[in-house]
Amino acid sequence: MSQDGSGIDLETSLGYVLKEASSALRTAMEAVLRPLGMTITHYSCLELLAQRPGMSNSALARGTFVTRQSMNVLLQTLERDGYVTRPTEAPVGKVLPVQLTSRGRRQLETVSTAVRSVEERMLRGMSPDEQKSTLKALRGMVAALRD
Amino acid sequence: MSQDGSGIDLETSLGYVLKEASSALRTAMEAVLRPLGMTITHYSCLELLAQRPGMSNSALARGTFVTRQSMNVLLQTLERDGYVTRPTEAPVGKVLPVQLTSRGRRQLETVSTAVRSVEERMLRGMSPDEQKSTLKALRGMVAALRD
DNA sequence: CAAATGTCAGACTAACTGACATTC
DNA sequence: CGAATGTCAGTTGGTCTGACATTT
Repeated sequence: MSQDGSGIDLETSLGYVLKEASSALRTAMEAVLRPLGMTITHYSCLELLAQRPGMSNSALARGTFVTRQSMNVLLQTLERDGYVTRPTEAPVGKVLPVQLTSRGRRQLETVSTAVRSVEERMLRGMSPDEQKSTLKALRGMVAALRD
Repeated sequence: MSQDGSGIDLETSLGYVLKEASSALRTAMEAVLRPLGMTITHYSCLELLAQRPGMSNSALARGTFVTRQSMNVLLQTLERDGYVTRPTEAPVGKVLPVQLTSRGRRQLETVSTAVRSVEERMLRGMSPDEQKSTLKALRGMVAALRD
């Protein structure tokens, strides 16, 4: 596992397993997204827009847990790349509803496939039962940490 | 859950659960570490040193999956804060063995407790069986993603 | 020499905070 | 008015690559 022949039993340290799992996941996802020119936040944003077309910048920011300023920058790059569109004028108030373009939908398709490959790698070597409990565990974790 | 009353069933998208789990974990850990003036990489570094005193900069870099340049910067701050020490001259070759100070050990203790609190929050509301399978799942994930 | 190490320097990226105008 | 929104601007923090000297 490690080049210098460690074989440390850090697996016994529960907190450490947490950290490892989190960064292994993140690293793996970043690795498959980078060649597609996207970050995890890009992906989150496209996914949210697919589920709820017309979300505003601020709403997307809340949904992906970044500031509205950061989301604004992100939307500008997505717009530049032709993945989303925003009206030049607000139909009502200041809110500019964001829409996926067909190019954006195709990109999301591609990106989702890439993310799914990470999932497959993660689940490979587990029995169907183990897979089921892993996914259940992930959902439980997310729910428990979101309070 | 969300301020604008979404209640999106993104849980159905498997890839999205992955992303959520990863960032929820990371965010939660960062949140408890920040008040202690530490990042996740700081924590990893201290933990590694506790398990294997005298590791070199380059070895620590490999163990935490960053470059040796990045680890060097990190060690400088840990040294400035009195958590680790390095000899001014290499006892052999260029390798400077890093050691936790007693202050460093105390800090690790504090930090570990904080990380454990995240774990408790994550597992709260699960049955002992579910907890067991969650931790097993995490270990399986890490192992599967590290190829 | 080839490989590994420590370290300085510069660059980049993705997020942040601050500030302001606009709209309901 | 107060709250939310969009956006411009500047800043920070963590990491990276490049380069060089040192040592086995």
